[in-house]
Amino acid sequence: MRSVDRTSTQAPRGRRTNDPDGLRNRVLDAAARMFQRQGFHASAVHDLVAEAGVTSGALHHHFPSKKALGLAVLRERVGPLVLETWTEPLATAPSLAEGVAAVFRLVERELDGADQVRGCPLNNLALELSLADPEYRAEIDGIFAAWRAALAQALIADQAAGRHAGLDPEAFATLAVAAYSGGMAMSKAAQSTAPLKTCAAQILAMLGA
Amino acid sequence: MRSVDRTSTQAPRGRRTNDPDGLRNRVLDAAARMFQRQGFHASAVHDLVAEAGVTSGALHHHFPSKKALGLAVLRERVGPLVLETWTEPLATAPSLAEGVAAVFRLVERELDGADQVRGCPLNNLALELSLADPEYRAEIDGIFAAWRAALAQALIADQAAGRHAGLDPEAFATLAVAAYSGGMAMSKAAQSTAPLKTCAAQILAMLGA
Amino acid sequence: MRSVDRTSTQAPRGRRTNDPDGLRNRVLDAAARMFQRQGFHASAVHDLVAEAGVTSGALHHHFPSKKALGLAVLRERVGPLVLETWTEPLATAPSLAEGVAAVFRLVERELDGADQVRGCPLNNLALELSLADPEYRAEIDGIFAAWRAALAQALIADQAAGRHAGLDPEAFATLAVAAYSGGMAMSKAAQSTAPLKTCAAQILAMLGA
Amino acid sequence: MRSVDRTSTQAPRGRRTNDPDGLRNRVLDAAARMFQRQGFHASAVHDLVAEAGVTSGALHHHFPSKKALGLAVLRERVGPLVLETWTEPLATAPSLAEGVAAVFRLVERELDGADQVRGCPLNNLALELSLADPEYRAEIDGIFAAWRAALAQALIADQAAGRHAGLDPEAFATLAVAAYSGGMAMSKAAQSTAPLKTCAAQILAMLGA
DNA sequence: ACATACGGGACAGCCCGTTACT
DNA sequence: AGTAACGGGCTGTCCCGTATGT
Repeated sequence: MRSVDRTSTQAPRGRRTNDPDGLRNRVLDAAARMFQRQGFHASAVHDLVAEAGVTSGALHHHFPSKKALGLAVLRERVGPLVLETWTEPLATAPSLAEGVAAVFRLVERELDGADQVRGCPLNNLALELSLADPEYRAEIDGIFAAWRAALAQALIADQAAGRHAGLDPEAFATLAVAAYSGGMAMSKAAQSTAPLKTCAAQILAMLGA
Repeated sequence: MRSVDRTSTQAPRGRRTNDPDGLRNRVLDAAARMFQRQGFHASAVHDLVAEAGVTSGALHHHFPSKKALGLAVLRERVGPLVLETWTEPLATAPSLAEGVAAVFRLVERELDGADQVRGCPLNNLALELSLADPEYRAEIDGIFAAWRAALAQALIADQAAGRHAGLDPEAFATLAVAAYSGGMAMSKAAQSTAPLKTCAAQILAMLGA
Repeated sequence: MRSVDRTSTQAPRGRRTNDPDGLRNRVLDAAARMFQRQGFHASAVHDLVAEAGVTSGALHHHFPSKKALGLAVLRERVGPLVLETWTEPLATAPSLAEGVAAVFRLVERELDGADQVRGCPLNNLALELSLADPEYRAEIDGIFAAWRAALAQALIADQAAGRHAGLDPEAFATLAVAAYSGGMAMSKAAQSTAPLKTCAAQILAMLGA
Repeated sequence: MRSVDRTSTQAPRGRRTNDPDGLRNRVLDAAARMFQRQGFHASAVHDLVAEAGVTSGALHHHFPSKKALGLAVLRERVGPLVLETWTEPLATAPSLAEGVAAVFRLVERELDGADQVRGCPLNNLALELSLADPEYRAEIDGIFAAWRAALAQALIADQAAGRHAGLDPEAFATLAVAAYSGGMAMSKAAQSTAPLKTCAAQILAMLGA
């Protein structure tokens, strides 16, 4: 999965602009960015408010609690990001190997262009929140499952075309996601893209690339 | 790496027990446990104090700041745990495959015996603290490096004995650590040992087991 | 005085119902109920809105501020309740003793039928708001005065008929109101009707009943 | 019961004075004063901190929550005040009538000397908190019960000496407390000592004074 | 070495009220 | 008349760290 950062709407200069969706999106974007970089608990709502350019009253109107905001980030930013980055490209790629290679190329290009390795937005939240609340855990587990399913599905399609007969789809998918997540964690700790690139190469090697 | 939990010295009932090392160890054990489960920022010093059965004054006598405590946990608990769990077993195992298999068996047994999947203590802290402070990052990166080195070293020894000629030691080590960390993260999110076990089996399969 | 609770108009399900009086009454009923039970400051406008089944905008359309709502509750709910419960029955009763006895019977029946002793609506607001604002104080004092006047007037009428010559009307009225208010306060604290009933019996005993 | 105000220790000028009891007492005094005047919910912890001359950290050390502070005020200020004002004087007075008269004289003198009628500290809290939490209610009910018991006990002693044979101790005590509480409430609303004085005179009249 | 009291500030959440809009 | 979005500021609570005392 790539970064959660997107070109977010700027906070308008006017005093009062009834634009609920715009405001809500600005908050979600800012929250996703901060949660990925610093983690959930290290991101103060106060700073979030400043970064998103909204007032605390407006934020509370859309997200009654920080937990609600966290869940919304998972549901409306992190989850969709997996779809965009993995599910769709893999579904349209001519083969699993080419699809995975394309995803990794995209991820690596983004990583090289960034000034910092901020880690995988899902994994960052997963480790911090999975045991904090069952609602978080369910959401996170669902996203991981969808991610694995995208890979497994692509492998099954490949196998229907006679490729990779010896691989177990679910097992391969699990390993690939784990290698990505773990490789990104090491890259964050090393502040170097090398570990992730190494993992990517190994996964591609399993597909004979 | 296994869990950071160990049979910690019980807090004595007496009011004032001049036992600096015991107290220090109780604090480190409690901190390692809570950091692994809930993360660093979600663990309040006040709760640590309660869990360790010490007073806040005593804690601050041994660890002047929460950051110092975090570094001490990495240096005196998480780092040594990698040595115990990976470096030593791999160094004495007859082959890499057997060594890795033994480590995974041990880890899986611990996991099956626990009531909860709490994740990898290193990975949990890595994602939360790597970007918070360079000192943290250096410590975490060092532990990851030692972990990879243990695996790479064992593979090199294997290759000297004529096995696994086609594997790149550093690349394999990186993938193995990533698969373990990522698999454990998914297991934490799923609260099921399955994802980690799948990753373990895949890594062992690469070694022809 | 009895309870402020009355069969209030149900909130209609429709989205937009131009029914200014109905809406206003629903708000006043809900506010009177909550103020009596929890007090003024413990009743958040947000909760009032929920209990009355209106929107915050609608509430503020009818009552520009919470203070205005408080005054309206005093003027349009608490004050009239004293009239209904005390002034009118006493004015039409054949004698003071019979009038007071009838009022107390009514009050006790309502109390026995309720699931909770919520206290005297006037006294509850009096202690919380008398010193908060002169407007409140004036309103509250006026209601107390009207209440005492109803009793004093009835005693004077009785004396004109040759009864209770030895009683001072104003003093008796003050004691009766105080006994009722204080007895209800104790009943609220005890969540038992006993203290109020005891006070009622004592007051009636003074009238030779 | 008189006022809850007492000559409280002044906040010392020094930076750090390990005087836990002094600090605790300053907070309790300030809280009792503010609760009596403005009520519980209208008294912000921030203002309390300012009035007591303590820091919010220190306050939180002694009273972890506002509720804990409220309970402590009831237990350590309001309750003892009933003992001081009623129980002890009545126990040592030569007769109930003289005891009650003395208490009322004292109360009236204090009231005349004050710039404001702030109400009965117990009643003020009773109406606001009785239904807010069972712990509050139990505490408040207990204080009311002790107050009534003091009066009933004194009447029983009087009856042993042959006086007031016709009065029911528990009923008289209830009426007296109710008359005091209700009279004080009216005095607060009227900002005049008259209602309370009238009630006091009536109660004394029942004792033949 | 250890315990308790305390400092100051930041935290998430909620308050009441208003403004833009239908 | 009535709705929903929004503004600021305040609430109670809790934070981590230090100073004082034993």
